[in-house]
Amino acid sequence: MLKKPRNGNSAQHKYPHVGRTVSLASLSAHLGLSKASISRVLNGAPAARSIPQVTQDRILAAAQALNYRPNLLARSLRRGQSMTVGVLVPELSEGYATLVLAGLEETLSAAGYAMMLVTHHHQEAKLTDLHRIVMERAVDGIVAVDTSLPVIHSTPTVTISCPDPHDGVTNILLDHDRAAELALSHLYALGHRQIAIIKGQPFSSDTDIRWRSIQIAATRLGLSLHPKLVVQMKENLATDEPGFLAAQRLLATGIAFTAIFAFNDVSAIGAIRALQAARRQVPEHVSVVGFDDVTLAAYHRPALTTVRQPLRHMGALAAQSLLHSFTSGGNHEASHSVVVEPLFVLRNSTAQSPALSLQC
Amino acid sequence: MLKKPRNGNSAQHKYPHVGRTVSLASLSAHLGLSKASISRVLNGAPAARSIPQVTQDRILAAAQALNYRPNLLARSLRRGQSMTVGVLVPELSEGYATLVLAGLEETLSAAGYAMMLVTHHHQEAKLTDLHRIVMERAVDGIVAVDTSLPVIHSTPTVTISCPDPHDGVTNILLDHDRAAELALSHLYALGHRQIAIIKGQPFSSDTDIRWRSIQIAATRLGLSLHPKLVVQMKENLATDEPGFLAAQRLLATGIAFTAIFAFNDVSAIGAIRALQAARRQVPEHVSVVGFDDVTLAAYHRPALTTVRQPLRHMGALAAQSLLHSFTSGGNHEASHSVVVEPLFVLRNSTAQSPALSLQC
DNA sequence: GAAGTCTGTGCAAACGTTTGCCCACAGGAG
DNA sequence: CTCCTGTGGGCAAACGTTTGCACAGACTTC
Repeated sequence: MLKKPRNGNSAQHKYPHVGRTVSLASLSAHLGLSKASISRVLNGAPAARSIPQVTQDRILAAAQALNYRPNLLARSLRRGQSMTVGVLVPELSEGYATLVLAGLEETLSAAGYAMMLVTHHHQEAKLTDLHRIVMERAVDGIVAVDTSLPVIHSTPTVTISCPDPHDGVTNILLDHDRAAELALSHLYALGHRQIAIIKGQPFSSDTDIRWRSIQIAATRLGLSLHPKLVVQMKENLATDEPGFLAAQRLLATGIAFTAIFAFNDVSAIGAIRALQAARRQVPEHVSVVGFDDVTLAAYHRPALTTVRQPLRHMGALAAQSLLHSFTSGGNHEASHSVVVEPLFVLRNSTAQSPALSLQC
Repeated sequence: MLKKPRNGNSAQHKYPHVGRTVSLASLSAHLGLSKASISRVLNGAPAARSIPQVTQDRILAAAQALNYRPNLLARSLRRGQSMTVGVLVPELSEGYATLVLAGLEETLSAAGYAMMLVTHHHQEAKLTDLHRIVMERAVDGIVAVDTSLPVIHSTPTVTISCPDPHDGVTNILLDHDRAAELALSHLYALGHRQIAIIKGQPFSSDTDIRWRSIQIAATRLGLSLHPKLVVQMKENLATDEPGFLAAQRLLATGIAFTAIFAFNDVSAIGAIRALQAARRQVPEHVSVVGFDDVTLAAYHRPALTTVRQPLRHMGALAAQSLLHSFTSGGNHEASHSVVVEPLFVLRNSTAQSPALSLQC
């Protein structure tokens, strides 16, 4: 950011043209017109209609020639909107957040908005801190991804996969009931009856709702989930280690199971690693279903059978919703939910239950 | 962003406390002190020393009670610095950009800076456009990742993997000579003599320098690269398709080769897909070396032998360099380069040349 | 000829901070 | 008594825009 030298500053004539910000005032002096007229013309304000074309051309030419750039800080301050939205994200890891961001970015930048990005690593302290930072920067809106917000300010907000929806903020979320049903009924159809579940970490926003959906789907299928075959990941790591450890705990129970439904693709990969280390082949001995369908899933061997979450689309929807609330003047409708549908992706990490062939 | 209702607006007493921005003026009215004193105390300005402790406490308490938040737009406008850096990135895809961003974010946010993120998809028009947008937002600095900048403004800038370094901007880049040597000498030691090369797309900033380094390394090893076994990717896609197509072109030449050195991991994966489709096994028939060591590389089967680029670290270095140039007052030293070292990662996509065993 | 409507433009306030400078007063030194 | 040095704090300008209002002249309408 360039700063025009203070008046008393002698640097002014030492470097006559360096650091010279060209502002409306410069243009005004140069053209002999008022800042007001120039601003109006440059912004195509309605009041500029009464300014003759020749003058308008003169202004535009001068702006071009002097390479005038409006200072968006000043504009934002005056207009009361900054054309910027703050994006809160747990971390910049592979897959999840990245895809959502891509969807957000596309839609927002097409509408002329810029993104201010902050991460909080699921740490409560950082979260309130960063939320404050975003607020102070006077963003026009906030998108919180996979984050449970401590408190909602009056800034328009939309959340993605938020576990505890707040009043007046629209929440984009997956149809978890359908997702669980897709995964479990697939395993059921393959003859699996002893299915283990790897739950997400306590801090992950999808954990609870996904687990509820799994229970519902299991009940509908007449499938009983052995309590000891339901383990939860604890570690706050962006690697496959939590899944690896969870699967090890499953194996340590000594209870037989022929399939695992993992919380996400990365933990599914960790689980497969643990199974292979214990000499159980996937999918021959144990089937594994992942979640999300991040890029990794397709390239892993065995390629992961998984439930795709349309992350990019969810980002785009969030952006649209936010943009809509800008134009519609922030009508505080009650908490609104947008539900998106999952897609089942069949690959090679699932197969017929070995228990089934034994029965034959 | 909240806007205080205009004076003539009757909404003011309709909603007495909603939309009320608490500013220095509010505090001033509330405390009976001037905005100046309040500002000085709140900022711990040196001039605040002469203000008695009891008054200071009163001010701090009031700020707390009324939940005062400084408006960073106003502050930035006045101070001439926005505590924000703009980050230009080709796209938000898996791997490359994400890891760099993570490194940037960590260092910048620790120093109190926020990131403004924009993508340009390697499109020239968008690039100048977005560069302009970033400039207008009065960022204190710019980080351009894998981007060839059309023109440098006076804003402090640091580039990561920039092909054409500009004066006065420090460029963080990989030691490509070393990287090429690591990969090629590994293949050479395994007995490979007919090595095919998949070059990067023309728009990718590392393409040329990497290719030069490969030639140097090949010469040093006494290895001759068959011109027809050097193909270049063209497609602007974030998938493995460009690598797939490139490998198909290699196969179509009919010229024998026992190894491929790919431009990056994703294209290596695409190449492996093409080889397998043509009934050539990896690594038994053909060895493949990737580049970057994105997360994908470790999970792919066969796991990729690759050259790791310390992307996260490069991001952190860029941030540090930028922060340094802020404090040291932007001394325009000549174009400065920071070179980081690659790390060879041996996995399962490379093996002894089949030509070698034939010779035995 | 008076009244109204355009046309073309400028003044100045406002957005919320920060900061250079000034002032008033109290107390001590000379 | 005068001079000087803190102490405690306020005034107002400045950052660069945007915009409500005013205004002067020209032209039309009655």
